[in-house]
Amino acid sequence: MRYPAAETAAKHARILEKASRLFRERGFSDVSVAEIMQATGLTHGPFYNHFSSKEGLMVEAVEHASQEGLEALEAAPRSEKGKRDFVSNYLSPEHRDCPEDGCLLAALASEIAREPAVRSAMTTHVKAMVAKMSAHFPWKKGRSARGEAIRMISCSLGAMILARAVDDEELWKEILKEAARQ
Amino acid sequence: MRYPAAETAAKHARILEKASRLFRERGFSDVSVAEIMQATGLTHGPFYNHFSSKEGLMVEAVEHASQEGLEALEAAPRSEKGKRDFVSNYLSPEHRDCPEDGCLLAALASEIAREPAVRSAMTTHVKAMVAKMSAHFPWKKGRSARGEAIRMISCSLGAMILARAVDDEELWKEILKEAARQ
DNA sequence: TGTACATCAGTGAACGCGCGTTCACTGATGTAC
DNA sequence: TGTACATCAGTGAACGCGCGTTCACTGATGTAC
Repeated sequence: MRYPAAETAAKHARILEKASRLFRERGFSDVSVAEIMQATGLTHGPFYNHFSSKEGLMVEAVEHASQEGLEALEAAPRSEKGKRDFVSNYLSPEHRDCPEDGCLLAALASEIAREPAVRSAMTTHVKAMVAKMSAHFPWKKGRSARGEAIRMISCSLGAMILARAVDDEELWKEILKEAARQ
Repeated sequence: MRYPAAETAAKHARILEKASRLFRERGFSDVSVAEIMQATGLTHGPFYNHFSSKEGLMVEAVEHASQEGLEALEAAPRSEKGKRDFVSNYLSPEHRDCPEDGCLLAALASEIAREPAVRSAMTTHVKAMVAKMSAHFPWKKGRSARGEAIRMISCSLGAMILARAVDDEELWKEILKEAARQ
């Protein structure tokens, strides 16, 4: 049956929202199109009214999560304390335990690298993130702001992935704490 | 037909070797049991003579790669230069482009975190790696060696994952270079 | 040493299953007159 | 404003496919006598 035009756009956004969370929680390949559609309250058929393929959805989900990530950065105070809080929020136990609400790259790292279309969207995101972060926060004089931002992102991302790859609470808390110390 | 006893152990090792490389190259879920067995020159049937399940193979593959990684660390000179070379070897363009020969965690990060049995094997590996690395290389006085080792591992791991998530050569070379500078 | 038989790794067809994707059909909404 | 019809998002059965896993069978090797 035909639906009001406004609902279609809202549904598209809801599919993206649910997909983006499910993908981060369980990975691209372990979440089926049918499951995503069911989570938005539909059957799997009309998926192809919204997206050309599962890969197409993956790309849009990356762009969606990218937008969220950049907005979170914009919202952080442009100060030394703002920077420290941004990092320690990223390296929090809550972020470790809830990948579905957090950093897409930390949650889907290895799968992103293998899917060319997704990797292309991620490239755009990383470029934006490095550029915005190096302009947003204050950095030590004498070193390039880009270099400092890249090191901060690498260290935080690596620590989160390491912390999630480990099931010993004492160890993962140590990892998050030491990485935040930098 | 029955085969000489020595061949059985050799085949087990060869399956592990091939699986470990294929998993790093394309991920746990994108590599089938049949494909692994074909790569070792067998049909998929006898897989279950060697392993109880695909998950069992994944665990053994992690342990196999762990051993390799720890041996590489042991082989590094116990000096400041040895440490720098170890890191810059990890952060080399060759390592970025050949995940199948390299760090298992960088290649399979997100999938490892989601498979409890695999994560348990990885926990053992990370504990060993942190302990050996903090004892192996010289570290700045006044800071805990464990903390320094954890930061070095996090930063290198994060940079490699970031570099692989990006398809722009200039950008990923910048990421590897800046991460090595720390 | 020679023979008869048990062993068991390898073979390859088959299993049930869930996947991404397609498609004929439905029927409330929007539009033309 | 009222009526007739075209639109198109949603439905749900169906498709081909590849997966992990099982299993009856094969036959060279190892072993008992």
